[in-house]
Amino acid sequence: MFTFVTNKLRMELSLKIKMNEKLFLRNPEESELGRKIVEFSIILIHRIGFEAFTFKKLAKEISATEAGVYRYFENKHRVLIYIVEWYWSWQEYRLRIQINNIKNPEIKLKKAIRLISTPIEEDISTGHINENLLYEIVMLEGAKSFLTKQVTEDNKAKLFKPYKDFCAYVAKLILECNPKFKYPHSLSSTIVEMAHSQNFYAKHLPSLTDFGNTKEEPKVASFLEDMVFSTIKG
Amino acid sequence: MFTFVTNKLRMELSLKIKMNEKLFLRNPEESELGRKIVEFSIILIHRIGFEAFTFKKLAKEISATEAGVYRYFENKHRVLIYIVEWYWSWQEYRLRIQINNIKNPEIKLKKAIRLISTPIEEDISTGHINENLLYEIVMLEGAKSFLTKQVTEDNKAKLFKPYKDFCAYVAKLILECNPKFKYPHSLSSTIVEMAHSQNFYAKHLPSLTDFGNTKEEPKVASFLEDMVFSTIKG
DNA sequence: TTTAAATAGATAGTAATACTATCATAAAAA
DNA sequence: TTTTTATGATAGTATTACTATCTATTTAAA
Repeated sequence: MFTFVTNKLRMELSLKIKMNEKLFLRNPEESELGRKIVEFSIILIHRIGFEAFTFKKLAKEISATEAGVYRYFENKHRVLIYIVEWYWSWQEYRLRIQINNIKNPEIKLKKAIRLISTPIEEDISTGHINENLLYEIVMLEGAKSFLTKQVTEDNKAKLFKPYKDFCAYVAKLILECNPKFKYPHSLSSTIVEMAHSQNFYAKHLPSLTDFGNTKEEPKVASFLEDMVFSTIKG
Repeated sequence: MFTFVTNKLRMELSLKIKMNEKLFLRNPEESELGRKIVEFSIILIHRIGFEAFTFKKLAKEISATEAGVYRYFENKHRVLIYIVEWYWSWQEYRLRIQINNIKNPEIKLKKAIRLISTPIEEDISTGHINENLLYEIVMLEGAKSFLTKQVTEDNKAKLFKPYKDFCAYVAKLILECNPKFKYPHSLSSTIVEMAHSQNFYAKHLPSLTDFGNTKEEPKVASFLEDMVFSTIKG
């Protein structure tokens, strides 16, 4: 699922995430053009939004041809699923590292909540993928990957596996805290979705939240923590 | 905000909801063509999904011209906001009726949760609008009304007022139950969003929930109730 | 009652989108 | 060295997302 690749020139370790092959026509990780398509899809979707994003604009951005992009991805919706699901694989990987060696299930769950509800501010960049931009894309466009008429079909093709795996992992952490809790999966998907939604609201529809824009005010993580631990304790 | 109109022929009372004038170019409530546009937008979006929905297809469906539809709405995104916000006005109206005369704040909040998390099964139809289809549209397409790059602009034009008012009303009910609760708005938007999302997951991505498809199994409402009352009690 | 205004239909047209197809060339693998 | 594979270059099509114009009809005002 996760592999490490050493960059020969700079001797950095870079993370390689194996993506579902049904997501693409040609694996974008295996060529310069493919990597550029992913890299600049993220930049361009972040800049102009998914609706305005087209393969023609992307091709122009990377000095390639539209036909060239179509050789990698069937359509822009597949690109969206690709990058969003990459994000969830990456987050699961980060989470597993963070809670490695921790025994206390409550601390583990808290770390999980912090991880997904804290917008990425430091300049992280795994290879060609900019995770800072990716966080904002998941916030604004993430839900569009499954809110479609083809959701059942896409789900059968296992396109959402990383997202569902992430939620299942959090559900497991919830059950570790209280094995008798009745709704681990629903609570898990609630916090995973709300981590991003509440940050989106805070930024764009602040009256839907209790968070100000200043750094001192209560954070999404605190709200979700309170909610989760009250709920699982009953 | 809400007015009643008597249909002269059938002597039924039908609800008229006053919509923000910035949402349309010509008020669709004031003409036969306008009402047909709204009625069949709901039917068509429900049938083929918002992405595939076009004004040309809509015009064909109602034997009108594409140009005719453009005289009412700037674009299909405005139509989506129109019907989704109509839904929230309608739900606030239903909620106010349902909890009218009830004193106990917890019962009021429970009624609110039931209202939004129970898919509409009975054959309700206010005038030309089919609320059963509308519930499903809000579930699948609702979030797309604000998950755009223009969210700030649209919000300034008060296009999302009914949605925000509904959430504010639920937040008030939460505060009535516990005036000291720290996150009434975030909890409110969480349950309002999750009421629809969890029903969507149950239908299309069941592993994200703990609900089966059978009628006997636990319901979204029960999960949200447990979560809300645990949370506000701390 | 005449006149003017508003509404809708019919039709045409345009730029952009979302693709598919073909051919040539360069680079990499057999 | 031959063959495969990847990319570029170019063209073309149906659909989308509009805008514009002209006419017929209905409604409201003078």
